[in-house]
Amino acid sequence: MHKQRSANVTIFDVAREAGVSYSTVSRVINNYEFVKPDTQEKVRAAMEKLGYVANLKARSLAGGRSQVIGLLVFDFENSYQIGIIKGIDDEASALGYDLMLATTHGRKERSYITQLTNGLVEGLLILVPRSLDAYVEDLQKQNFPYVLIDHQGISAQDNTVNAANYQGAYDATKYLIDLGHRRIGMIAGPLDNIDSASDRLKGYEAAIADFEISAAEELVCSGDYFEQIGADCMNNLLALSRPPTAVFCSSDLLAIGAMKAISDRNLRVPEDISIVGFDDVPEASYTTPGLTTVKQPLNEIGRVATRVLRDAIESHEFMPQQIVLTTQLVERKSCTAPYGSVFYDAANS
Amino acid sequence: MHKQRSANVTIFDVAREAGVSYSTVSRVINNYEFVKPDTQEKVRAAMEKLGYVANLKARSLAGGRSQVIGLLVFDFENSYQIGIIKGIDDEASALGYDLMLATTHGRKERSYITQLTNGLVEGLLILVPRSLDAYVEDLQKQNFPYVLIDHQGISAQDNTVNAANYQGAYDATKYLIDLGHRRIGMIAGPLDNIDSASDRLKGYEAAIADFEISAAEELVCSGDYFEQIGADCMNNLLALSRPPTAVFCSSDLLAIGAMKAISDRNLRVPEDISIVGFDDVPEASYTTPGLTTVKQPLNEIGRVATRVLRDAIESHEFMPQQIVLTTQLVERKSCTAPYGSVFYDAANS
DNA sequence: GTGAAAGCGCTAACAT
DNA sequence: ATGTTAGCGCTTTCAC
Repeated sequence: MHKQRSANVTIFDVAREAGVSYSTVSRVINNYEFVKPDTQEKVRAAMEKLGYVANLKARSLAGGRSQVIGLLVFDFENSYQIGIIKGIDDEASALGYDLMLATTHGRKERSYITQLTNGLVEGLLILVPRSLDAYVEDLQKQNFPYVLIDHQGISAQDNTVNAANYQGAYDATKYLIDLGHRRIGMIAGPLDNIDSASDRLKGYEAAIADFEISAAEELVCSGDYFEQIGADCMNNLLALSRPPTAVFCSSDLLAIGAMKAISDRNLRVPEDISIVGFDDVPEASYTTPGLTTVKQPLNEIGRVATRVLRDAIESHEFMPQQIVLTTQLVERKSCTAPYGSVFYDAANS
Repeated sequence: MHKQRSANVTIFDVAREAGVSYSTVSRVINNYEFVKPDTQEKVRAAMEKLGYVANLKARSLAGGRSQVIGLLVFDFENSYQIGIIKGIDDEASALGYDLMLATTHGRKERSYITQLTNGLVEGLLILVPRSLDAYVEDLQKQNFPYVLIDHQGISAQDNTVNAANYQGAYDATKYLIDLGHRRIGMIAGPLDNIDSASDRLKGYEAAIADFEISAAEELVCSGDYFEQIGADCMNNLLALSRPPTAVFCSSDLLAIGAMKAISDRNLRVPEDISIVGFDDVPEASYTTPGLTTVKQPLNEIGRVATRVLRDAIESHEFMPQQIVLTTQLVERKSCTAPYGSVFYDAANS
């Protein structure tokens, strides 16, 4: 059965114990400077003795700080998000903030967000890799602090932090070109509504153009970021009269799907087809062969975003920031020169 | 710069708009029964028109419900936790609760927990796979609703939800025995402080005993649940004068590490050594060969735990519950009969 | 049925 | 340097 919870000790109890008024107690809690050291001492002793712990709700209701930030995520399906969340969690904790986790769940987000911003939370980290909903405009109008992660934003007023999607894709493509590949496909991800995917495609296209490699529309395939699409796209590519000898995939999951499709056809990675992924999620090192991929600094993205949000919350002359973090090519075993590929002649004909 | 946030619309604004007192508004918000339908209508219209959203802090300060539950996790290192968290998130959302995410970060947990329980949160889900800290006793003394996930608890007062660790391990071991293995090793995980690990070991030992297989202390190796230990333990097992022909690993990560160690020695899974894991995290299907493993119903664990917590919070005649969810062996490609193994003769000598 | 009034625990002027 | 007072937005008696 539900028994009564023991009564909480309040600021008032502490005040009586210490023999001061409760506003004095509030002052020492908030490190107000002009409190006599003895008094502070007495108050702290009383707090210690009674096991006082502040009531956050009351505190922030009264106009103080709640020290909690909201983290809005779309879902937990994609493990690259986990890396970012971990970074956020670490940094928030280091900065003295708590985290309120909000998953969109496709519900009526707007009033839900309002609820959060309307009290519980001092700022919002938004990790929703798709087109932004109307609530972001609300936030902007209200000057409510927020930062967009893995999203370009809708205006220069937005705080954003992204990986260098364009450059990372460019580097990956150039890496394949340097290896000797001249016919390079791309499995491009969700081009319709996700910035990162189109930026990566642009990087690929730029490298293709810069090095005067033959481009072809048939070499680019798109869909979402997940494994199944990776396999489907790879099958399309393989069905071409001149299949590519290398494929750059816009995510690791896409790459994993592609590798499965290749091995299902009894072809080999990297001998017949070289594969490069994007993200460097943990799964990338479990594949056979290990996946060469463009590493996003997932953890760092989370940490930086959290710091930006903190600044937006706490600083009075804060200017919006758009931050881009560099990526890095991680070489594992999924790429090699094309000369031994069954597709090599066809590719060069 | 930091502009003023626009003022929130309060219950008071709604009252004026609707031409009623604000206590009436509160009544319709809380679905109090004796409010005239017309009045309700007027109030709802006003709320709609003004875009009113309740202020959770104020509401719960005043004695109402906050509808948020806390989720205490140790860290995000292990992806089996992600599956559980996802289940929690889904169910909480379905039940109308929000989630406050708290990572322990090894900080002074006790006062931190107090802070949560002391206001923000109506109940606590605890996913801390190690020895419980003193705060759990505090919770119990205070009759604060909580449920322990993946932990046996310290008394019959605890609510717990666990996978069938003992039975799952027994089944896995029996599966290996049925395949013909007679010398089966175990990489047992963190035996010192984690219930799940010792339960799995007991399941393994029971199967070994039931089928009168030769047991040997040298065949059991322990450490933590992670990949490196898996590799280290496997190397120890391989260095034995009579290595096992099959190894049951207490986690998938351990199994993945073990498989790496095996392939580093140019031995083959499953031909030379069969491997079974535990958890069925996503990584288990990315390995080559695919990992045969004991599937924990991760999602379901999270969902069930959330429902138990809800009951503990909302029901007045709630009795503590200890729930065990069944596991299931997922066959992939990492096991076979031992007869082709280089260790087969040695194992049977 | 509905309004008035008293807090919930705290912060932030305003006094002194 | 510290006490007094008025809320923050809401729920909940207690009246009428």
